[in-house]
Amino acid sequence: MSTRRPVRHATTARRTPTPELLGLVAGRFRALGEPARLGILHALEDGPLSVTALVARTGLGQANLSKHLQQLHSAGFVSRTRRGMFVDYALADERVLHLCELMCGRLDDDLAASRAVMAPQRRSA
Amino acid sequence: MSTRRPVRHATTARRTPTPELLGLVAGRFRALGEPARLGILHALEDGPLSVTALVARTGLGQANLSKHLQQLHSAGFVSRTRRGMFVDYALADERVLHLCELMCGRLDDDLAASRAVMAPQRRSA
DNA sequence: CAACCGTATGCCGATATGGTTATACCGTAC
DNA sequence: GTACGGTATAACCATATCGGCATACGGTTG
Repeated sequence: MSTRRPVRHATTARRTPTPELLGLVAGRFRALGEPARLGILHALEDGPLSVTALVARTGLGQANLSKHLQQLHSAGFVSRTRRGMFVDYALADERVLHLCELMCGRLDDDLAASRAVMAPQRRSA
Repeated sequence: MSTRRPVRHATTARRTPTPELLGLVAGRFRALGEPARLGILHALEDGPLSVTALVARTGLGQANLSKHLQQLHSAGFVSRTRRGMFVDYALADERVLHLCELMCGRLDDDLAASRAVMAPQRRSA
């Protein structure tokens, strides 16, 4: 259960990553590089939801949503479980949230920095 | 200078991120969602490099590389510094490496998992 | 069985993106 | 000043992606 894990992994050696590995990693990042998909992940933070529930929660069209879910699933960010006629999607694990938090941290810093540049001597506005 | 920082930030509140925020975060992830750009970041791990040096290091075309660098710079992942006729690019900070490490960790786990599914009872092949 | 509901998929148009070529920009050196 | 090297930008093409519509698939209910 520990989220404490070594940062260096077996197939992820430090030396010159192969083009295939770069492609795989890039594909993962690209799966997160879409506002709609980030919104889906956010909606799933509170627990699993069916496609219909996600339609209501995110405002996306059903077909569109289904395709985004497919991509998130292929990238390993969400799991799918049949429940009767429904299909529940859930966050595969919490690491994706960690990724988003890190990215948001960067964003905050940059926004603060650009704010400081835009108005170096003003108070807040 | 500390890389130790709280995970929750001012403008990154937990409640229903605005579409603008989702777009900003997605843009950051998308900047990493390209093998060529990941290769550039990897090349910069050992220190700053000029565009010409990066051309040699990555094998990308000069114009193409310049555009990728522009995107990485806009996303805040690299810094640019003029040095005579050259322009040196460098990793803006180490957090981007942390992001890649996290993503590679996920990837490793998933590859191991799929390997286990493909050959549940075989030794290694 | 048929009817129905939830989900996935195929097709389409609009738009975005990556890569190449040619060229403009900006320093430096002569 | 001109000539030249390094970098950025513009124009272009090919391809990928998103979103919507229609429809097919799968499971449930009667």
